[in-house]
Amino acid sequence: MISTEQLYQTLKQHFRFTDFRAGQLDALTALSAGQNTLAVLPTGAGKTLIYELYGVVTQKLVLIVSPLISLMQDQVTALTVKGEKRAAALTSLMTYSEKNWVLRHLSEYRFLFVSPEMLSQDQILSAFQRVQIGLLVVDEAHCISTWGPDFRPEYLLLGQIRHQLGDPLTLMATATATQHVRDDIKQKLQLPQATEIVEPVDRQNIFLSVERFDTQNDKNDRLIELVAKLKKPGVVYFSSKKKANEMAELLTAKTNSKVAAYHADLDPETRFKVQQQFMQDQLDVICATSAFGMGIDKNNVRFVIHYHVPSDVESYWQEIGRAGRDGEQSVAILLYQSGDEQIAQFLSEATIPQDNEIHYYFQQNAPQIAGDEKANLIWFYKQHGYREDQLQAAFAKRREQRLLALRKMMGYLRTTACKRRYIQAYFDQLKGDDHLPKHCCSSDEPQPDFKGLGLLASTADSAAANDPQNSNTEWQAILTRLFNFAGHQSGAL
DNA sequence: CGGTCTTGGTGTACACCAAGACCGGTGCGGTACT
Repeated sequence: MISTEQLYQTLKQHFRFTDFRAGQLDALTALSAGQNTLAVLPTGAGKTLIYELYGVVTQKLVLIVSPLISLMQDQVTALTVKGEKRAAALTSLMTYSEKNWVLRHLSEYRFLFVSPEMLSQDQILSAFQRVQIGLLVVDEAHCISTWGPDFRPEYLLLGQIRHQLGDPLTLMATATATQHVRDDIKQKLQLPQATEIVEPVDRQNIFLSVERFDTQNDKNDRLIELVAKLKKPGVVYFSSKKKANEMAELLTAKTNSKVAAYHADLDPETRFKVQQQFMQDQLDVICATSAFGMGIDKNNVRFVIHYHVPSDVESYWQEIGRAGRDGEQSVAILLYQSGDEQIAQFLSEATIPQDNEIHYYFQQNAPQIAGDEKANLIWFYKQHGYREDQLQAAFAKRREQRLLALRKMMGYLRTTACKRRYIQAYFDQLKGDDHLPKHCCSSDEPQPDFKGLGLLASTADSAAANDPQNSNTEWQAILTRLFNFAGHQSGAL
């Protein structure tokens, strides 16, 4: 049992903060009392501090299950910068000998990051079984629910793995989860009694807007107009890599903004570079697919525009939640053309196998058919004791749930009542009218006053002027040379 | 699903149109290939 004084003392001495953010102390208090905890906290440094502080206070090994290698690397770097040398990520990017070295010295580490796939491997798991784990963290825990069933099934093994690790104290952390998703996470991790710490999800500083279009051309024109006039930086989300590329090109041609595309087809180097440039305000706008987001902690994003309809409200909320982290007025605009929901429907059903596919692959005894995701998925379930009819029933249910989720998303588009209240209700956090911001959503203000909201780009703020590639580096150099030659001081600029 | 592109047949020599194919996101790890 750790006292509240001890927690505050470490917060001050080690982290140099005077106070906890909402939910952090509650989560730490629950963990200190030995309670497994599900923490739903708004994004930011909030969640990492919880397990970091727990590791520092208890001096025990913290094992963090994380969905992305890039996320693990970011965290390890952040810890290393803070002087914590006993942090590492165990990933496929390591050589065989590096991996072995870490596995043989597990007890010397304080923070270890690992993917569910890595942790599912026998040698890795048995290595962890030989050490005592002070805290098991499932970071981005909603992935259990959203990715587990049909995309990254190893997420479904975490409950069993947790038992095999000796039922260590567990923290499940995520930024967005409905009661349904929270129940699902707890059920799949076999921790139905876990303490829930849930902070409100509403973001009052984000104006919510939906616009409808009859043709794609009209939508494109509006996107160009919005990107040209809105205060940057901003993100535009697409459901297609091709469209993200196309529009990045079009926006570059038609606006003064610096725009780049971001999706899974980029080579890792470019992908990293684009992200870095955006983080450092060298890019104004990112045209992204859902690949862009997790682990992005940029506080001055002014707009998030959706060119396509996301397949559920959670995804939408998570994506627009990347706007206005600094608390300043921001805007989320969904550009809808009737029929767009079919892409969403296709995508949310695409990874769910049909009965005939399940039947077909169940006859096969070949484990890995290269590149055939569905074959691998069904093989995974078969290996873990599912019968054909059970699997068909499970996927039928899944399909039904995905369809319902899309219907709720469409409800957000269609509602002529307050969009914010629709979201609040969706997350079971409905509040009174007095809790709505003055400028709330397009149901009240179909033509939002972007100027009044302070969201118009001024000339000085505009992309080209802010672009270090052009003005600060290239132009600055040219002007400096000219003025030096003319005998002026650079101050004259 | 539905828009867009490709293919193939028609009837008559280069264009036209209908039927059919294709597209549409997220990542881990390790193994089998070039």
